[in-house]
Amino acid sequence: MTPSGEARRIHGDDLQIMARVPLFAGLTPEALADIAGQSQVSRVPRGATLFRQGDAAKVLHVLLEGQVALMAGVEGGGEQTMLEILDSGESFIAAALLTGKPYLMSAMALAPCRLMEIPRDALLTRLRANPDLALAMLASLSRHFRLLIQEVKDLKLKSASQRLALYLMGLTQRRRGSVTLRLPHNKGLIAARVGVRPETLSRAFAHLKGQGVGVDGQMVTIADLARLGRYCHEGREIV
Amino acid sequence: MTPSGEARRIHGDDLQIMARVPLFAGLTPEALADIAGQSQVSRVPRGATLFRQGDAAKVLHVLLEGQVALMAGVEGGGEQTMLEILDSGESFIAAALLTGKPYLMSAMALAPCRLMEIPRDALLTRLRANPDLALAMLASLSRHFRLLIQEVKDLKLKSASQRLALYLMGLTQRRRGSVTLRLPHNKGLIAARVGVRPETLSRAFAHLKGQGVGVDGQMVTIADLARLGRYCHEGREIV
DNA sequence: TACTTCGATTGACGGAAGTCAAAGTAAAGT
DNA sequence: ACTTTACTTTGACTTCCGTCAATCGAAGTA
Repeated sequence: MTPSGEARRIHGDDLQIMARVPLFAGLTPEALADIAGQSQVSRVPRGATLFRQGDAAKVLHVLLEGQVALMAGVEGGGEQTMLEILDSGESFIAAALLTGKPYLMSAMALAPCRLMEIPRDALLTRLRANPDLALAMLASLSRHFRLLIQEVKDLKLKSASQRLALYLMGLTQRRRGSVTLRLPHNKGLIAARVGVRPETLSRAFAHLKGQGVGVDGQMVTIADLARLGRYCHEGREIV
Repeated sequence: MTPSGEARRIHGDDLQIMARVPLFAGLTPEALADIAGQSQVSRVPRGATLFRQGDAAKVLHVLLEGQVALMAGVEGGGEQTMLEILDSGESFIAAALLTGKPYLMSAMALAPCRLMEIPRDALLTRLRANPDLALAMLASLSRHFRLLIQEVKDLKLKSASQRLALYLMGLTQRRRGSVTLRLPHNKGLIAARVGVRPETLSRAFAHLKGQGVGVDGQMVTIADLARLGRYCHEGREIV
């Protein structure tokens, strides 16, 4: 803890968080402080929109605290899908920033959030100067890329119930035995995440009863994780 | 043309191609030659598999000549989707290479190909040493990332006919008036690309007749590109 | 307690796309 | 030319999921 006033102390905590963000992994404390010095920290309430699909990307957001959903939809209509949920300590995806093109998604705060905003120019300058940062960003982008590839594959090749099962398995580290876990969102959001309507989610949960999945409100019990994992990777025919 | 033997002349041509690959955009001729010097050039016949989903990524492929499909499927079964088609002068996606994890897709040569293979270590070394290369790779990855985002959105929000229309519009630069174009693949491959079965593709083509799209073998005529574009962006209800 | 509201579930129905099977067509080999 | 093969289309049927509507329950409010 630095011998300083309130504003700096908060900044010190933020550096702690930054250091754990994969995007900044391996950076020296000086490099972290340098970037932080160029950035602003802002707070937004639950439900706020950080940016909208079509906006120009001017800053890279880093989620210090809170939770954000990345949504996309057809321009006119209300039809929307959720593409990703970001949690504390994750950076937003820099693709729009790096291509200089408008966002393809909108970002909505699912909880009160504290965000670091790194200006585009500052980031690009430091990417050029600091190979470690560039490599870390390549790694981060690659990781998200692979998540997205997996998402496309799942959308094309798996049923709604299988995608739900995959989502549930993603909520725990364990791969065997049984678990009880709490759903991190209401079911409407989970439905959007899985890529189905809320009604279909209900039916998918009912369907998964046959695979040892029980639901009671927010609580979900999985009797046999290994079995559910097998179910996820079955071809479509064997339901 | 350099005053040299056969092997070197081919290499000189390859440098020309490399210079046009987006991934290497802006690199100095020296940097290009440096990378080329570390790499091998290989040829594969049509139908060959370059790597399989699950393989470890040891080299970055750059497609000097030919065409490659990136496919993914469920492990056991034969169900497959195509995620992307790469053409001459495009680099493969470095995500697997950079994360050090196995490929999520398989690569199949759709035509006889000539490929440059850049070893992983050589690439990583140069990424660290050359910020321009790192930035170019970030840009390339970002571009592919955004294509993929768009793909997820289309899969979730558009009908099969709309996705086919989008695919057709992607085959031409023009956005208005009428065009006649030749399909670059057989319809089975196009079906996989659009994300439907061949039977459904036939029906989607039949459906698009109502939007001024005519098909005769490999030749497709679009009477009014602007109209087809509007059709692509309609909400689902207005079909 | 009663009332409203929102989220979640259930049922009935329809439509889009997959599946299976067959026929038609084009391309390639002999 | 004829056969063989692969590709494409068409038809009948099924399945999954979305839509619409009604119901139910929980949380908050008057």
